[in-house]
Amino acid sequence: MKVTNAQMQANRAHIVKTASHLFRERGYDGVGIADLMGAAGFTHGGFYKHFGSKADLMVEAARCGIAQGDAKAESLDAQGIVNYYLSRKHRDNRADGCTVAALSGDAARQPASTKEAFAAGVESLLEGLAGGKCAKDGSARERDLRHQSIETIAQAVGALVLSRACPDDSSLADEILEVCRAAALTKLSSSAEG
Amino acid sequence: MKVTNAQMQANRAHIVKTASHLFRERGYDGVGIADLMGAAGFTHGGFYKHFGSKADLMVEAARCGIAQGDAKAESLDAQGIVNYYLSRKHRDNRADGCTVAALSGDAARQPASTKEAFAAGVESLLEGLAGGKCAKDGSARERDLRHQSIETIAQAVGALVLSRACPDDSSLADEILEVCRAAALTKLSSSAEG
DNA sequence: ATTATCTATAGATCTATAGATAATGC
DNA sequence: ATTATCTATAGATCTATAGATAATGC
Repeated sequence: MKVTNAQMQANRAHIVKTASHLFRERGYDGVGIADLMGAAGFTHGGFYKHFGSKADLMVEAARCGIAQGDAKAESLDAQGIVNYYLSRKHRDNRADGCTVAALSGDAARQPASTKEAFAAGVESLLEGLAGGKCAKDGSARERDLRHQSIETIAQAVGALVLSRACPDDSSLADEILEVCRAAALTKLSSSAEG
Repeated sequence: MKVTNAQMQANRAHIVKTASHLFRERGYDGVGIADLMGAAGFTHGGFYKHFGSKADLMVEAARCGIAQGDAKAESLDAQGIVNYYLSRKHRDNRADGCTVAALSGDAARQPASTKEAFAAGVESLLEGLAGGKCAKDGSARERDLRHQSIETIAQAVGALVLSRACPDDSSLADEILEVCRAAALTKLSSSAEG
């Protein structure tokens, strides 16, 4: 049963969006094509009319998840972003949370096309979480701002990843999150002064 | 063909060690029982005489990898640890590198027993990478030291994870590593003063 | 007699493809 | 006529188990 071209595009986008959530939740290897297509409301055979391979879908799912994160970041100020990013709510909701934090472990074992999407995600984080949209080769002040931003996102991503690897509701998991949230907020207000 | 009890224990330890390297390299789902046993020099059927399940092995493999990291850390001073941890050599050698950084993404989706092993790994990093062996509820100075240590390891783990998710040999991958290495070294020397 | 390892296989998955079906769009 | 989706399946994996084999350790 063929559908309209517009419906087909919508179906395709829906599959990508579904994949972006399922991959974040269960990991790349934790989601099968049949699983995914079923969750999106289709049978699995149709998948290969939309995508060349599961790895190809991963690239699009990563871009989709990163775009979702960008949209969320735009609705918050710098302090709000830090407070959300390093919250228990974010930590305990991988499916809707930061794609880079949820899937960078998987990305390390993926082909170059996927890693390129993640590099773009890192640049997005530099803009959003750290407000550090500046070139590597600008003035000394711009370079310093970019360095500060890289340090901030590394710490935030690391804190989220470590907190998720600790037992659910353990004090260590919460401690990592709280300590790094306080540090990021302090850094934010001190950079606003300078 | 039965072997001596001592040989059996050695075989078991060899399987755990092989698993700890293969899991770090390919991820939990990227290593099959047959793969693993073949790499260790056995046929796959024998696996279940040693371990109750693949998930049980994961717990032991994580502990083994963390112990290997502890041993390496003991052979270096604080500066040496930072320089190694945030080096390209470490980034490009997941199989022999930090277990927490290589597998925390997978650990987030594993059962509580595995997460407990990872929490112990985080405490190991606090001791090794940050020298922060101190209780949560000590003096104000001890609390501050622990907080500093948590910030340091979050940044280091985050930098490694992000660098690995970027395209191989990309400038961004190297930049993340270099910036966070410089920051960790600076923090180290300033805390030595204080 | 016990048991670590082996061979062989069950049963369930996985990615990917082939061909049927039915609705669009010429 | 084209084609998005469906049904069905190929071929390769996966975890786990059953029973045979052969060497230990009583």
